[in-house]
Amino acid sequence: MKPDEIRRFREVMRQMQRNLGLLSKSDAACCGITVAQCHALLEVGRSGEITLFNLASVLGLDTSTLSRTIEGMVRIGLVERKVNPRDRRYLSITLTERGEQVYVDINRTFDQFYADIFAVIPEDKHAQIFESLHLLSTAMDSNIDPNCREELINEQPAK
Amino acid sequence: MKPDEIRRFREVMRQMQRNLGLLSKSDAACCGITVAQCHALLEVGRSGEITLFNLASVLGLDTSTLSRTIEGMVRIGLVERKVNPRDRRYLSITLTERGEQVYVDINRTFDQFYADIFAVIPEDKHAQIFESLHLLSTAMDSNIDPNCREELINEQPAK
DNA sequence: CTGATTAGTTGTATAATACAACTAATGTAT
DNA sequence: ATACATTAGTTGTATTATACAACTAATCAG
Repeated sequence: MKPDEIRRFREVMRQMQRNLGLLSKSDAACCGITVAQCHALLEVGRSGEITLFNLASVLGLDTSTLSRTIEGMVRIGLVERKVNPRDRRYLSITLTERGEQVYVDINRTFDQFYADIFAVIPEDKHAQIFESLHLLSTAMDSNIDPNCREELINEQPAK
Repeated sequence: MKPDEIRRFREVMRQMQRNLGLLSKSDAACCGITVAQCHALLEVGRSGEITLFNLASVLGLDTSTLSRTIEGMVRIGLVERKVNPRDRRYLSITLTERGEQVYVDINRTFDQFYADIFAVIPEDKHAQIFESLHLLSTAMDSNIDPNCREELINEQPAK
């Protein structure tokens, strides 16, 4: 791996990250919900039923953040939130009928997005791309750990 | 591309997007700056000199957002902001010495991150991954509303 | 010269987020 | 079984990131 290859690769990843952000944003906007709600919705839909704590874990967010996101979704009628009678600490979060509708809709849009993308890529590359992303994603998962060196900047006297 | 393949692919992309977000965050935190500052810093460093307007275009952000981000960076001594005497509407944004230091440092960290990732991937897959990501990124670019990109950038020496 | 365009700033609003302090429920150990 | 610990979730508070609209100042075009 040569340095300039890494740089080019970083550039591609950065661009892709930006594109993925735009995708979420426009998809959510299309359905009249926020990006955070969109992500939560997809996860609740996928699980069928999930606790707030688990949802926060899956999304990598604090429970306080999720609590408020879900509050908003309850208010606009996307999900239902009820206490689990077996252990009254847990919430059971599920999609309402309307939530289900939006879920299906967003899923369709995302699927279409990727279908469109692969439509403009030669078919004989598809398997390779699939494998590559899988390798990359797996490698990343095992490499993410925030070990900091806290030296560089703290507070610079404003000139 | 079969529906369930697309779903799995989406899942991988989502995970990667999350990992990339974490990466930016921990890198920025390590250097005592915010994520927005980190991205701006990388872009200013890459260009050497850039106007606020062009920087906003490259990053896909509103100039008001960038104006405040740069304000913060000036305050902590990362960049310098001076009026272009040839056209006094333009700012010329450049790295300070300290900004240069942090720029080099962040670049090193990002490079290392990707080097580490590729280190755990069989070498004979590297070229394939490069090609795949390139294909994917290009396909995405042409599928995303090409609202804010290259055509707005007129005058900067690179690197 | 006047009106239009352009770069940047400021006012305001909102989304997304974390951390800390809290409540309520449940588990555990003496 | 009582007291302490742990867990799920909420609320208070603060910060970051962001956009849009209204504005100023500079420059361009007719």
